[in-house]
Amino acid sequence: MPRPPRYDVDDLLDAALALTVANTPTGVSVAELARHAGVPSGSVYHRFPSRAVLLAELWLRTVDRFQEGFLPCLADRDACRGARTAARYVVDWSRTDPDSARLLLYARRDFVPQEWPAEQTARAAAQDRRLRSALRALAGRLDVDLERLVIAVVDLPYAVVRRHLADGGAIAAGVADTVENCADTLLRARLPEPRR
Amino acid sequence: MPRPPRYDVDDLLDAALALTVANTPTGVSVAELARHAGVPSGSVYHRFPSRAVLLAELWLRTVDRFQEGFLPCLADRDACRGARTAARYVVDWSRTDPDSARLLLYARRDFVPQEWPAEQTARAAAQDRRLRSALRALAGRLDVDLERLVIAVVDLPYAVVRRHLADGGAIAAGVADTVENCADTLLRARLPEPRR
DNA sequence: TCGGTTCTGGAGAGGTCTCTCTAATACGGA
DNA sequence: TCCGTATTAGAGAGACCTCTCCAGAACCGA
Repeated sequence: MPRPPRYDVDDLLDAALALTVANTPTGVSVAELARHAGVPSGSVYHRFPSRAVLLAELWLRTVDRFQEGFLPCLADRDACRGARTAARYVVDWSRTDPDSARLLLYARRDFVPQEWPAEQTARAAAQDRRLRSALRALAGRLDVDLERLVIAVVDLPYAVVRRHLADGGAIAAGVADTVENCADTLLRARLPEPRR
Repeated sequence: MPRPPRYDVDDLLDAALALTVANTPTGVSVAELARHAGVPSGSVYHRFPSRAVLLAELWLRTVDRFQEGFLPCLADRDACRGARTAARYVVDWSRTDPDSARLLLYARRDFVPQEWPAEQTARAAAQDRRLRSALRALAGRLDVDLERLVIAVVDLPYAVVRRHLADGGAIAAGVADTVENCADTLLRARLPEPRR
């Protein structure tokens, strides 16, 4: 029986994403967001109690969307293939949705987490736990050092994506191959070679 | 014969660095900086025509300081050793000066470069050129793909440092060894192995 | 000792932002 | 049809910020 909502929460978050990418996370003001989305500021505050909660929601939504495809890669029955596709996935996902990728290139710190309510802080912690436990499990199955695995399937793809997106450009088609190949190389070479 | 300055430009930049690390680059206000450094805001504006120029200077100074040690590594007579020490250097430098490292974990985009004056924009471009040409030269000497080299000595160490500094923590002692070993592995494996 | 120059110190104009508040509005169910 | 509720729409209080401005302070050379 209530009046139905006229604006969609996801639309607001999409506008916030666009503004974050055009500026910086904390550079997004509710006033500007409202103008940009054609929504009165009152309606924004009707959905989000504060700017911090809005930014938090944007961060959490983006991480969820990324993990939705990334975690299944790590859980592949064939552990070796899982690591390779996971590394690829980082690049492919970023290529498909460069704006979201640009957002993940920031850190949670940049979204003023000290102002988040407990509920959102807890969700972020759960996301971290999910990721860490998936990585630990895969490292066990591969019988590889956890640090080494994280470097191969997270750090390295992340940094490559970062460099390619840095100057507003897109990610070229061959990048995923390069990244997969590097990850593969790192995971095959188990024994540290004696230096010099 | 003029009145000698009472405050030092570098001290102001140091304070700006501390605030940037505690918040975000654009989160640093001149008002807060002045309070934090015990300097009247007029004296800040006597040195920097605007907040944007101050932030630009902080970015440029930090990049210069990093390159000062990094570029010589790349230029090592022994190309192979050069690549290894360069990768190490990223980690060691970040370990020695975590605050500056945290600043470099941002991108230039986060320092509002569209508001920089031409002179500072030019300096940033020169920094980019210096780095790129050093990397190209080393790639040639190693007879290795440039992209591969960048991944080994820039992207990978960068991302590892990022992860270790993420939650306000420090970088453990062994990280440089791990990174050097990974870089070495990537550069030795020249031929892409057939997949699967 | 004095003059010229650079720097300090702080007040405040003008702008933007966050968030609050309230009257009006639109809908579903009885 | 009418009521109750969720939502809209926008004005505005209060805080903070950037940058300007200028009188006075501090120093050096002559």
